Amino acid sequence: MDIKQTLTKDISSAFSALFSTGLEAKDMAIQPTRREFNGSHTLVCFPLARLSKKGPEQTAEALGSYLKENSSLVKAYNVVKGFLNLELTNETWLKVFRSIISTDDYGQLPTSGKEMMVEYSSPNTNKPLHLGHLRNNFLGWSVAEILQATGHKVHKVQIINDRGIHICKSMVAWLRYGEGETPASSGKKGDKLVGDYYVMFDQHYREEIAELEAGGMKKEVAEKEAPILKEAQALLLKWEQKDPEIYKLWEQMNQWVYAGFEATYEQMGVDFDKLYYESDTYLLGKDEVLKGVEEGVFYKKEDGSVWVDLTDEGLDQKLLLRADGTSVYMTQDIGTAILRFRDFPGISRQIYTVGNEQEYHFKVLFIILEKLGYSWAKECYHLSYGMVDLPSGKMKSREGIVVDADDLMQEMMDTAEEHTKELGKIEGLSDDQATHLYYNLGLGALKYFLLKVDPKKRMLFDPNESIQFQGHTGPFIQYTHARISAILRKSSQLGIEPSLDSTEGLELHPTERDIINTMNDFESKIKEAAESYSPDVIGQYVYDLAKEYNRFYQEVSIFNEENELALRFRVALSAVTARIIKKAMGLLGINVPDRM
RNA sequence: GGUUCCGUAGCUCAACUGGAUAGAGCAACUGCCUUCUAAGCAGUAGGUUGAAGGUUCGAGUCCUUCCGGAAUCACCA
Repeated sequence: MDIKQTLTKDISSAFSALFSTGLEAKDMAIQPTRREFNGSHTLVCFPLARLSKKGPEQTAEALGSYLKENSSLVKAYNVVKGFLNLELTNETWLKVFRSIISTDDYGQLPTSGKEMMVEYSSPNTNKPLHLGHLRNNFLGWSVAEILQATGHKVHKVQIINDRGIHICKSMVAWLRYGEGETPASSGKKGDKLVGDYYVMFDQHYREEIAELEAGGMKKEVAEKEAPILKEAQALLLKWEQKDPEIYKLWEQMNQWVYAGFEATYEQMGVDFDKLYYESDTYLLGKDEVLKGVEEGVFYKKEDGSVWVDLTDEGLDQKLLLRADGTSVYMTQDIGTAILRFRDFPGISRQIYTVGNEQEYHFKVLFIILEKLGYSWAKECYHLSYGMVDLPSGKMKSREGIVVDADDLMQEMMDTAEEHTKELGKIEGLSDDQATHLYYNLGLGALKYFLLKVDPKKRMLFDPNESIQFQGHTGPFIQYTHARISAILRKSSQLGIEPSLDSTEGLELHPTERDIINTMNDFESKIKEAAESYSPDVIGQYVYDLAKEYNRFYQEVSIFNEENELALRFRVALSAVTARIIKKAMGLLGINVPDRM
């Protein structure tokens, strides 16, 4: 049953009975009662005064007294200024709890019939994944899970930016300086190896610019004329012409990167239903752009480059094809979007999980798609999230100021191991179990840290202040689950059934009511998280639930309880709490252990 | 310079979309393990929500101006 809905109905009829005028749900502000007052639900009566033609306090008083007499939910009320605080009956809470416990897979909403696509990750293949990618992957993956929980069919995809000038830079450096190095020959992870050459390219590029400048060339010219850059551009051209040798090298280096990425994804615990490769989609994009030229949507300059004029939309002119005919980022994104809607004609939403530095890009992309006549363009949504900053500012992969994803995950696991051993909690665990636990705790701490913040906001990561395992963290919530698991183990040993066959005369403890109240919010929180694409809503929610459970755990004894009914109820309450924690954390991609 | 976003406790983040005395965690301090896991619980202290105006019963939230910061405006991705 839905408390709020029933309450709304009761208030509405109370209002018309008392003031002989209707009150609609949208005019009612029901909010949680603040901790310092009695009650669980609060009706804000200031806006009602206008309709009741009484003062807010009198209105609240009249409503409260009427509800107490006539609503089956309301046990007591109190009025503080214009706020009507309502206390609900035990039976109401038990009813709510009974309905939750008997709902299979509570937190999974009925199917909506809608189909959506979520893109995330989408790295370039010229450098390894870093902390920013972790936020991206965890966010996109979690949003996909949350959408699934609200009943949508979801496709998780990514576009692998496997072609373009960036990968050519790594290739040039490898050709020049690599001496045939391979992951096998050097023992380096493939993505790391290719990334090293990207950095190397940049170093030599800078050196060449400096040399040219020393020779009297202007900086801007030097930046364009540096031989190593010219080489990279030539390579890109050759690649687009499918030069066999270049193509082979390109495939080779990408394979190294993919192998490296795969290991990283595995560790991150993210997956994809379908991969798109830029090398497969850019030609389609190119065709579309050329078609657009014929239709007069785009225009060609004298040098052969293709542009779109968006000055009518208050934007600029934007390049779609270079003078030498090679594609830019926008070109392939046009192709990719079209291909996706061809592959999945049923999708009603295409979500791009990409950093907010690309807001302009997506604005332009969506306008272009609309100009090209695709009606689904309006279903495209840029899930724009804030950057992860270091104390020194923005991460710069070219300058090596990055937090590497693999390293960070490893550090988290090491820290988890340290903490666990310090606390003496590895007794009775096999090596395998222990390793597994460190993984779950380390990744749990990391994921929770990155997901608990509103995605739209920029966030700070200080590598020197390692991620906590206490307080508002993943491990705190995991710990709560492990605690409950211990209780459930014991209760099953004792043969206690968590049943609710009879709850006659069962008086709930305030902490128990709080827990049920919070449990009752779960599904609306999932909806809220889905509508705003914000896993942090779930993160905050599950933290609150764990916090409330721990309060209960501290104040109320389970196995010393003499009343059989109360004992069984508490075991049941614990079991359901654990279930919700597991489900909610699962939506964030975090595993919860049974012991820790 | 144009556009967009942000500014909340020493630090990292919340605040139910305009509602009560702005909440958590970390750091600091005080209690609580002979009792279901102390990675926990309870408490103390910490704030003129960047500043000034305005809108109204009521503003961290909406409007205006100012200050400070970020992103973007590429034949980069």
